[in-house]
Amino acid sequence: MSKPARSDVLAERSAYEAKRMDILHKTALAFAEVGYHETSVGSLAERLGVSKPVLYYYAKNKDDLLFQCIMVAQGQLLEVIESAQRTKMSGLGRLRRFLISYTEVMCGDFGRCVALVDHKALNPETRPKAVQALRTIERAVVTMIQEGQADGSIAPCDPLLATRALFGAFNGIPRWFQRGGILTPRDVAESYLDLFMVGMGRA
Amino acid sequence: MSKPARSDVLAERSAYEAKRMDILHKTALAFAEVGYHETSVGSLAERLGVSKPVLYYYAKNKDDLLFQCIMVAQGQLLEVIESAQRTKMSGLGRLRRFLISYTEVMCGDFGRCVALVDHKALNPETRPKAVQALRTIERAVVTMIQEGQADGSIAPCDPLLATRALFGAFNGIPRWFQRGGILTPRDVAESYLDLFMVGMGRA
DNA sequence: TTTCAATCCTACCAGTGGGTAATAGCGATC
DNA sequence: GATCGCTATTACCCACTGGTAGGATTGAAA
Repeated sequence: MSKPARSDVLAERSAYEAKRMDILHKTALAFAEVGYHETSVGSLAERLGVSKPVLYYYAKNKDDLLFQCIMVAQGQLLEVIESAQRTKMSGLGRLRRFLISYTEVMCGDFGRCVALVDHKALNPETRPKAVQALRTIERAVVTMIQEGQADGSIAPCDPLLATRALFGAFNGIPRWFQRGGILTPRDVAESYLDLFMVGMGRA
Repeated sequence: MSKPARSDVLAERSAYEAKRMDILHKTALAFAEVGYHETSVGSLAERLGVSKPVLYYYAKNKDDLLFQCIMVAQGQLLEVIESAQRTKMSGLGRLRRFLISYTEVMCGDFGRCVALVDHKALNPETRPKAVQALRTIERAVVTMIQEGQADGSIAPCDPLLATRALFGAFNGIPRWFQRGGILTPRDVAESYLDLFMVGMGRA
């Protein structure tokens, strides 16, 4: 977690942090692509071109590797949330804006890691921290919907249920989305939003 | 898979089959609740009150245990599909009817097992069979939507994308749904359907 | 009663995978 | 040049888990 406890943070923190992020990045990719349980620490090290103890130098254990990936993703998501909250738009507008960025994050390597790896893999000790982190994101969306209902841009409905439906649908995207195809994450997000906002029924 | 190769199927098939289903049922529950990788065959046997080799008597290996659970769920889903297809309704009506039953199945023990366990756990040999089985379900929904668009009950949209959005949302339900609460699976499904069909946007 | 098949148990194995001890390079600082 | 702290390596350990061998039990058929 916080290995460097020295005073001159910048010099080595940048090197340490750079390598750490590099490791996490490739780790997230492996976990998302191959699977957490299907990726042994040994094979992961091999994949990264380093030895096994190096991973244990940057992470407490295998769980922690996953946990750190989740934390990186959560950092990205918090930025997205704040960016959406800062904009002066209707609740619906903010929700749209958020979900588009959310999709882009979740189609990235860290996001896919979060979406695709079962959180049950984490230790019963670290798991609460991870789920609470993601719960924060969820709460933000609930309030966005409530604000949208207050300003009339979103129809009356149970905000929590709607949030769960939205996250269910959007979290499913990384399960089939392929980068380099015809559609960008943004395209997918906008199509999904049209479905949710306009509705697909006609009779 | 097919242990009994005898002629008098009925007598022992019923006993064998009954015990097999009992084992599968409790296995699915354990996999869904505890997790596949988090459930060792030993602990599973203990949980069932039998010895380990008994499980290997009814299943080839651990994967096969999961695979058989998936097959049971698929059987239930195929019934639901056919039942929806038989009814004389609009495409939208059939879709509604299907998704409600789908939710009820997916909130059952076998359904939850399918929804919650990552399919990457299966051997690269058995996995294709499982994903193809579920792909069948998906295709049925795609055509339902197309038929709904043809008869005017469903708005024009990309049927495949809409199907994925729907399955994403509905497959997420078992992740938070708790039996014995205020809401029944049907309640949740109908709320979700309202969101999808009517739409939640107002401006 | 003998036999045979089905069912299930105790005891055990081998491989795997997470994790670690001991140590060697190596760059900056004194 | 000696020293110190960070980084990385080799080589190893051992708990656990999936899987199995071989035999006991049981119940029905012959």
